[in-house]
Amino acid sequence: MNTHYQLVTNGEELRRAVDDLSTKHAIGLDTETTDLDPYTARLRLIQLASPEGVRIVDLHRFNEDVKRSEALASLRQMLAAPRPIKIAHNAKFDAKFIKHNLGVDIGGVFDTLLASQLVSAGDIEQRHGLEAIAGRYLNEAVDKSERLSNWEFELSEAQLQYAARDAAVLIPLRDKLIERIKSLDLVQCAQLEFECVMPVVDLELAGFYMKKERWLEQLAIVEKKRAELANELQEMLGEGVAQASLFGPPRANINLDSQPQVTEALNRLGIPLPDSTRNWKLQPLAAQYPVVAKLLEYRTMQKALTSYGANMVEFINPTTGRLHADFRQIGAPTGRFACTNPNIQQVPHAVEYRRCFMGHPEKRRLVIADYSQIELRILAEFSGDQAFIDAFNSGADLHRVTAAQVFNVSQDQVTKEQRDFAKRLNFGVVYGIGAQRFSMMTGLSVTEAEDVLRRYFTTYHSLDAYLRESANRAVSEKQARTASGRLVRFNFDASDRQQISMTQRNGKNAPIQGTSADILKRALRLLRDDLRDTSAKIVNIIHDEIVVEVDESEAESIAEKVERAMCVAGEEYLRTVPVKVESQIACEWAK
DNA sequence: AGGGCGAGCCAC
DNA sequence: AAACGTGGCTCGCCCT
Repeated sequence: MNTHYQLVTNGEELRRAVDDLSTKHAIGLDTETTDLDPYTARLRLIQLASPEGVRIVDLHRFNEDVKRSEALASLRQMLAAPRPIKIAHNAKFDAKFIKHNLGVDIGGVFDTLLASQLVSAGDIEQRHGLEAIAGRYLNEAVDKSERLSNWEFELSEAQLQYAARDAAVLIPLRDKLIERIKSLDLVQCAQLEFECVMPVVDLELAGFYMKKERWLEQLAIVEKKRAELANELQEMLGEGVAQASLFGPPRANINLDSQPQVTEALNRLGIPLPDSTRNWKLQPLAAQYPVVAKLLEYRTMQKALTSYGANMVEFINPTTGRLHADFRQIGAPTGRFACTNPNIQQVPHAVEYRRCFMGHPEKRRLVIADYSQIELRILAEFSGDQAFIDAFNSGADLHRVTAAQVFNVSQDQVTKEQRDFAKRLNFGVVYGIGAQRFSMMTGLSVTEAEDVLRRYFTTYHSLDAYLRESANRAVSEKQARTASGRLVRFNFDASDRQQISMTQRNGKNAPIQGTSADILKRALRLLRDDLRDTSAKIVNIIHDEIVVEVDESEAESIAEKVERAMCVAGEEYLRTVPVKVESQIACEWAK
């Protein structure tokens, strides 16, 4: 099927196109670029679709045109305005290129990717490419074969057809998605997601500065340590092996990263192995067998080296010198973000790693703000449990209060061990923990663990009732909702008891985790206004934490703004429980 | 050679 | 009897 399009190659044509498009309620927006990174690739085409047809703006074709700057100004104005609504598939991508090349934010975003993900409600089986959802909602085939073609030079008719079609299909697609969003009662949640697109664009364009030299220094230390450990380990595992060489001690000469080979070597030494060589299973043996302790130490180094090693440096952008990670806005079914290339949501807490992440230039500071126990506060709100709510309202330390109840002592008698115990208990409950797992985690017998949980839920009685109801509803309704109305569906085999219990745990956890994601996204939206015209840039988000880079002179005032916006966002969803945000100003991302 | 998968481990 | 949720990354291993 052919799509009607007009190629826009000069300022006058662009001005006329923008005049016409500005009268529409919603337009399709797509871009074609020479590659994926806005800092190194070039923006070639901007396609703008109305129901009447598609305008393809070829930015390479009217560079010298005298009307160019005037026409581009009107294009910018239209893109920035809330109307017409700009419909794009993965709007983040197009908005990044447009912001970097034209210096303008996209106003009034409708993202068909996010909409489709919301409608599917976390079904990871579903595909959400434009091709897939056009097929699903419109019964139309969209040929993506030109997507990766060369957009540098003279464009073929097939390329222009493809470009036009991609933009045109967005208009009927939005109509179908709106129907589904309304019938599933997802309007508020969709709004939340769409308003989060530009903050994520800014986050990715800003990037996070990682001091390369410092990272490499740290790496060299770990590498040396790892090599030593590997050597010692080969010797220790090699005892009992026939001497391979006339010189030096016998060596195992095995791949230390291979489970089967390590298992075999440990067996040869007569060590009674558990059913796996997982660290936590080996841990109890470490005190008795030095070789096991050595193995665990080696693994720590190996992990540090491979997951947080030289590969990290490869991600530093040659143009900006910073890490521009890829944030997937709906990364998890619960609505949480996921992050890749690299995943800067999982940088180890150890100060050696965190201190490599800094403001840049080095006069800049980091404002590190995180929600205090946000998931437990959400649980308190949802359950309406008075003891839980009181603990938060009184400003008391919840883990201490819990410990006092569980161990039947007064709050000031609670020891550090008891508080840590209560902390693990509180967090376990959020995830729907059972006595079995809890006993394994704490070293208690199952009977003792059951007893502790019983006492816990006697103290927080409504919490028990709420969690049971959540679990049951997940099974009976096969879905759950977060505070923004986000839908999470559960697909499970009702004849499989393991799947049922998993659904029960998911039913307890998903609304809590998902509401936490709602709150963070709302905070990002609020911060977009509050940080405008300041030196502040959000450089990382980690589920309940926001890291902002800012000029030193503004650090204090920005820290206050960030705290306030995060609290306001939280309190939009939590009415009976106070929201607490803790922030600090630092040169490095270490606390 | 390269994809898929599970184990292991990092974050929240 | 009951195995705490969400991700990503890297590795070895197995398959085609």
